[in-house]
Amino acid sequence: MKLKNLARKKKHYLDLKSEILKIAIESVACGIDSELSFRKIAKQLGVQHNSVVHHFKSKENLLFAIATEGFINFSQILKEAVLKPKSRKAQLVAMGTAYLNFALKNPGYFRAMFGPHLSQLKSSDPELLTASNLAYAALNQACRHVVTEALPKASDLKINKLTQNMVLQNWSLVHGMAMLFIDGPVGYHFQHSHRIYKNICANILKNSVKELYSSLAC
Amino acid sequence: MKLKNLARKKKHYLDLKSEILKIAIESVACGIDSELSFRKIAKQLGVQHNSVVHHFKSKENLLFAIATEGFINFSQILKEAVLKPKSRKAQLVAMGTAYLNFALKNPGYFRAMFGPHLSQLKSSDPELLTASNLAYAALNQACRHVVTEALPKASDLKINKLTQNMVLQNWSLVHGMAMLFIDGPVGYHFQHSHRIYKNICANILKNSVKELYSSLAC
DNA sequence: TTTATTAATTGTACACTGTACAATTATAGT
DNA sequence: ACTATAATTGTACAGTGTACAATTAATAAA
Repeated sequence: MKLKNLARKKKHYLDLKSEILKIAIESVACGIDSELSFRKIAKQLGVQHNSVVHHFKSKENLLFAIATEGFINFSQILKEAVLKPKSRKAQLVAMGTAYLNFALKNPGYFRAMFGPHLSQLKSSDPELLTASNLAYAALNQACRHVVTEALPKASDLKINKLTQNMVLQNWSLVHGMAMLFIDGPVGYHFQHSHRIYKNICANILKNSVKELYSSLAC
Repeated sequence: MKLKNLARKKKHYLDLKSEILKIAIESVACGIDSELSFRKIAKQLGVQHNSVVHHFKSKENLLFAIATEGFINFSQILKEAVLKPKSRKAQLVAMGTAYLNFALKNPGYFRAMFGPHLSQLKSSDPELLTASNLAYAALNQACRHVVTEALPKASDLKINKLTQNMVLQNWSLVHGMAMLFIDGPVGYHFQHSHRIYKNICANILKNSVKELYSSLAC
């Protein structure tokens, strides 16, 4: 009887919170129409709107929760992308293409993760912060591997600096490719399909990494 | 007397519309708190809120107007950046740094110009479209100059393709740098000031253009 | 088991928002 | 001067997020 009560409560609590998040993510992921609201979610779940407010105290927090979920998936994908290729360069390229693929496939997630004013407020949500750090760590590690492979005898300080530069360059390149296609006018100026766009970007990324690598050797 | 009436009307009409836009831009440009609303603008101007609605029929249109204004300034800056340097490569680099400078200096403009769902709807606002095309044309031309300088004998088709690739690479790189700093977690991971960040980015951009140029020669 | 505490849900209210439409006022052209 | 047109106002409506007390369900303690 106690177990039953416990189960019922657990069901209520967990289900509602996770179902709210689930709906919110679905509603946001589809893209275009991101006018998600507490009240609509509540209506969709057949509960009072205050109920959903209760679990995510503010709308900001709900967005943070979406972004956190996004970063967790994202970092997982980035880590997996590295597993197949053997060379460090190829790993970095694979990670970049995975980055782009994720963005094109989940523009809603991506906007929630990198949307305006998110980074400034991130420090107020430790879960989001750690999730975001997971993704960053993956990228940083991949770049560090490339650098240490190219310059095995370099000092830590030099490696750190070169790694940081490499992170910034690759991250910017891929992030820009993603953002310009998702929200930017690239889809208008280059009238490519996702597939073709991804191919073009993959080539650019590959060349960029290659040239960056060879410039390290100097 | 007629002139007076005309002046008075002109004053009313032009002043209100442009002052609304001015306030909206100021309100958005400062960044962080972009919760601009018709009613707040109206209160700030001492008019009824319906009055400001009248000039920009919907909030979307107001955002379009802001973005249009942004693209006009932006394209002007990009074009001016090209004037000083003599070499084609240096011109492209200068344009890239101007791009980044603009973004860091006017994050609000930048968000309005490249914000979510803007490109999909842009076709409904011809003014915004042409303003945006001005900026794109500037970047495209700079890249084309670099390509034709490197490969003077290439066919138009090849030049077009190479130009497009170059546009995409440079645009993505610079756009990513801008976005990651404005809204992304770069400000968190790399704790640099604007000045230092811009220096680092300038170096990356310079190297990227250089390498891209030398790879064209092959 | 009964009771007390705590968490989840509801009810109600408030201050906002954008949008719509009729009424009013000021301006422009004839 | 008169009329047609544009700018402004007044009022209303359906949403929104947030806040707080009231109510209900679930847990822990007696």
